[in-house]
Amino acid sequence: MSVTIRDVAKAAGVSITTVSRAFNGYADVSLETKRKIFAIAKELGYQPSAVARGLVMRKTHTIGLVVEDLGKSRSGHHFMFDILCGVHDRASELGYDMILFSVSSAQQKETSYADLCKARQVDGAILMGIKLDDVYLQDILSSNIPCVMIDVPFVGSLFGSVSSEHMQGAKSAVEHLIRLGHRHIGFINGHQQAAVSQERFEGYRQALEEAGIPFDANYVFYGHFEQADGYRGVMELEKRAPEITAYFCASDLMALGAVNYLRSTGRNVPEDVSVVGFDGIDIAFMTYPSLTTVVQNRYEMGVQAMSLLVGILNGEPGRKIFLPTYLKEGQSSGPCLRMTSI
Amino acid sequence: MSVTIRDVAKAAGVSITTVSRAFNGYADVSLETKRKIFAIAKELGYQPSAVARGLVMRKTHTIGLVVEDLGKSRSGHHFMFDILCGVHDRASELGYDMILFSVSSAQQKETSYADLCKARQVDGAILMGIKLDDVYLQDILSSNIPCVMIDVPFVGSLFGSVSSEHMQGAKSAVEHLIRLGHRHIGFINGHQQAAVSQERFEGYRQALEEAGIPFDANYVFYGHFEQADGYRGVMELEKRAPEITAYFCASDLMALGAVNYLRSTGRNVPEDVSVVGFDGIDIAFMTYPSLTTVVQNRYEMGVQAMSLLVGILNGEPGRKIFLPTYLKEGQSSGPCLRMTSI
DNA sequence: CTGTTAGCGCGTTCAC
DNA sequence: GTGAACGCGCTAACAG
Repeated sequence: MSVTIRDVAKAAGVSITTVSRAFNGYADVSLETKRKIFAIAKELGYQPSAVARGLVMRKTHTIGLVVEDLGKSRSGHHFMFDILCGVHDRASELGYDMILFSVSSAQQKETSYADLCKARQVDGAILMGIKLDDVYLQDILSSNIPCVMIDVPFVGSLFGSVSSEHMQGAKSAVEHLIRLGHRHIGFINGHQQAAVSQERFEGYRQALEEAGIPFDANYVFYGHFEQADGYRGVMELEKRAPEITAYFCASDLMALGAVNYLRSTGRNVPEDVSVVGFDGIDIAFMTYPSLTTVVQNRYEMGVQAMSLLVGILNGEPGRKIFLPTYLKEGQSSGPCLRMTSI
Repeated sequence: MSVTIRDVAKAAGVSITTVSRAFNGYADVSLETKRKIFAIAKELGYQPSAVARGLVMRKTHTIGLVVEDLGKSRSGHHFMFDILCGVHDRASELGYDMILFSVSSAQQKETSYADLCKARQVDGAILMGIKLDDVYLQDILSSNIPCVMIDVPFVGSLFGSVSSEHMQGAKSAVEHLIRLGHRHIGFINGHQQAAVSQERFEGYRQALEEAGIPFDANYVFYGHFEQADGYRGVMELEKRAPEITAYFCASDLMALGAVNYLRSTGRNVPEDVSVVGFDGIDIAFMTYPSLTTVVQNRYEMGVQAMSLLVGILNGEPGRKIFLPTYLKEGQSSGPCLRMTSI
């Protein structure tokens, strides 16, 4: 059906080998024949088969982008798509194609990521949204498939990671609230199976400590990064600690949920209560009030991840890359106006 | 390096063929040997190479998802990712892998979509975000690669399309505004290289006509679906026709831009001016005021597109699929309170 | 039920 | 400069 290297060779009156050499840019083909070959190839609409090439070269020039569960995890959408774009753009710059894997719940999750990658013979993989306690995490790490993980800071000769500076980011957010006069700051964190949650927690803790504010475990709520968790989080923390005047949320979606809850119960943000988010997704700047949030450069994370991966593919050792975050002040945080008993 | 079918055969003391047959579920392998083969295969961590299989079968069980320009078109992100998820989920249900193509501006766009597909030997492709006047559109349609287009209603034996009922959707939005008493309704449309823009325009026109409201070309502005276009759109239309009391926007982002502009100039939505969007992206329901908008089921579009594609791959003829939209009433539209001179 | 043979389309020795 | 031969990992006839 499709035109192969043989068709081109025949039409050009040369051997297969010569066509191959011409296409792979070898110097030892006369300019004459080279031109004839290309002309004929274009005329016939010949495209070298990446499949056949992959078989013989044992390199497919394909990377796998592995995602926890594309379909379900709505919370991650805004976050992951930007990373995906970054990975893809950089990949195509480097001549790689990208194939998307996600172990959806539909496929009873019986095939591991490593198997998917092996079957497809990808040269390497980038993983994101994988939980720390994922069954197959170990599997892929021990499978000697070169890979880069997003937000899971492991390293090895064949794997590296890319992550934002979550601790710094969280710290700067809390410091911002402290500067505004808040001393009772609630923290609506993500679930504990995410490495980022632990790091952000540490940032929260340190900011408090350095300001001489005692840490209170009752001020911390664990959600799943979704809007509803922000809503429930504030509801819950208010019961536990009504003196709280500001909330730091580990995702913008949760921050939006927090704002919604506060508003629905008659409070104004930021006059009565301040809210700060994390991520810097588009939505954060389109709502009213716009969110004060810790912005992560997600696209760049994707780019870096891909760059790191090809580095590893070229023999460089894996490493951890950390990308800076910055605090973008919006309308959702303001001075603490409530008198507290401290 | 990686373990091949030969390793398994050797270890199991059978021929390569037998292993192949066992893995492909042929009945004519004794249960005994079959079990032995699987045991050894698992032990060795054997995964059949999709590459080698693709070469001989001339089917890769891979589809290409082709996107105009992933990196750039921020406007499409909210829209496209949901479709992508739908495509992917359905694809993996059907045993297909998905590889993502986008002709980024970085790659001087010298390779056509068709070439990308040919090179990778994808069985079929799904295209989205492609403009009607795209240079390579013809190319892929005439390349006998089975494909399904999103929102470009072409059909043929090897290609089909999936699209929302844009005309109906637009019509229902405008009818909604008319019911609220508006008679001067501005229309901020998308660019004319999108088929959807033409259909939505038709819906707008029909709704007016059926209500006996004369159509005025001055009431229509063409943007690019982005927030900024909504902003500029209202600014422009107000100059042309200050009597307008409601805007129908061909995307939620533009609707948000419209709301922003109105607010920034001291008007209240919907008290002073009503705004209706299109798409039903998440953001639409998180802002204040939440948008009244025409909701498209984007995930389902992806699912349908993939289902249609495998249909075509199995010999069924291509066809057009239209998915219904529905009007979701939010807070951005309200009764017309302004007296007009008509 | 199982093994043998022959390719799938291409890159790579090694000759000429 | 160019071609013939071999093999990448696998499936599909065709024997037994």
